Amino acid sequence: MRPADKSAVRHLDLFAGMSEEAFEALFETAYLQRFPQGVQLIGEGDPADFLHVVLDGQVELFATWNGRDTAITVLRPVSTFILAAVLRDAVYLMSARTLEASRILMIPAEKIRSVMLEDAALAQAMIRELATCYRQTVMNLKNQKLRTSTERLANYLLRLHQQQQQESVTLPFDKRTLASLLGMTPENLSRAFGTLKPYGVEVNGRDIHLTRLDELEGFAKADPLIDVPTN
Amino acid sequence: MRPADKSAVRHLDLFAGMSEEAFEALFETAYLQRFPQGVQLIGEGDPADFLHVVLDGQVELFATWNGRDTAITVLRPVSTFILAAVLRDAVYLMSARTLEASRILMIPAEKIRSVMLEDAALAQAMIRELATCYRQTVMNLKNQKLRTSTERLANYLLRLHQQQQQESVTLPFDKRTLASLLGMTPENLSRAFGTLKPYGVEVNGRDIHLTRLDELEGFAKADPLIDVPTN
DNA sequence: CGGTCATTTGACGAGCATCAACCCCTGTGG
DNA sequence: CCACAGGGGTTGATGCTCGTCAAATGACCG
Repeated sequence: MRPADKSAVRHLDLFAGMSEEAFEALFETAYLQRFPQGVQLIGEGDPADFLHVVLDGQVELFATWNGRDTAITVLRPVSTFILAAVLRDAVYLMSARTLEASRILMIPAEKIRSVMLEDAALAQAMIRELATCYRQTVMNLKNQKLRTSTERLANYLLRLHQQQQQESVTLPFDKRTLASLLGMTPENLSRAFGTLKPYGVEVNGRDIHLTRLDELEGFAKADPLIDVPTN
Repeated sequence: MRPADKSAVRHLDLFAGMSEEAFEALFETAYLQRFPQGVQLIGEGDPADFLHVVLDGQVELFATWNGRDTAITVLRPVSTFILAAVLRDAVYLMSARTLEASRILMIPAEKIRSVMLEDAALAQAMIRELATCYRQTVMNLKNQKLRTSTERLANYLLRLHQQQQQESVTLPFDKRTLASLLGMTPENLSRAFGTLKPYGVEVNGRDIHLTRLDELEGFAKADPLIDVPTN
């Protein structure tokens, strides 16, 4: 690992509070690796050998059952993934693949668990991270159970708009992935965009113009207890 | 709090490893309270003032949006609820109500946060608890996104059977609540039971006979990465 | 016996998936 | 330079899944 990378990692929320010794112990066995687009990093059911941290790029977490699959979330820098499996020394509940070329930091699971017992600051950071992931998943579940697919799309677009702070928002990945994330088929996503046209949603490939924001907001009924602030 | 109760609480996974002083500090301000059936304990959006622990009875966590509501999970003794909100000093994402008369232990959130900083064993127990809740919610989400309602019902019945270890299983709450938990309407639940009749599911009020277990299993396609072991 | 409530049943329509065809853009190879 | 193949996206036709509304049934309780 290059010094610049190491310094960046050192200042991540998750590791910033650690003692120097604990940090060194954790990182003498860590890998920093580049992956091209479309690589599967981990698979559902595999034992959790490494804690992964996305430093650059985009990673999709997805799950499979009976031939179907669905995206659970998409991670952007800087986020860890599947901390819970690492901490519980269990198997992964989700698979991960890169959506674009990415740099991933990999820390041996065993090392995480042992250092966490020694370093209280790391333990506290883990608690914060876990609690955040947990809450986001609850919001995700509420989104799925309480809203129709078109309502989910409308709220997704509004969140995107809030982050990007422009009149024209750009989808961060292809519509296929977006459909899966929102829990619908690509065909249905197309039609949902059509349904939102009267609310000022104009689609141009990945660029979406939101004229008439207020009307869209009226339709979407955004709720801070469902719509995740991050991502 | 009576001595017997205090001893029971002392031996919960969450508190068993704590030092005597830390435990005392935590409990000098805790309440143990009885609630009748049908009482709303906390509401979505309220600030998290107390960590709640179900010692007896049954508590439903549910969420609301735009006039609709849905059950997220049902807690049985002994479980905490909404630890994440307490730890993050945030608002609750879910509401809670008793499904039957219940005894609930309430610990001031501020106390939890401060003691957790001092007592490493408590911090570690929190990490385990949070990781478990997080993983259960991910499974819940996969269940919703990857399965039809009838598939969810079939798998639910098989899990009940596994826990109760009898030919005839008993639903732990009314069908209305079950329908909400499984993400469907009561009417639809009725029909789903009908659909499962050819697979040996015979309904008699809350008692369900599962003749032809193998056929039901063939339909359900249970998966340890979706079907939560507990509850 | 009458009332209330949970559950069931039927009829209907909305939401959504599936399959197939088509469009458009891009990259490839003759 | 053009023909062609491939992939992402859209559109249309069709039917299953599921929610909604209304009414009936049945069980329990006062």
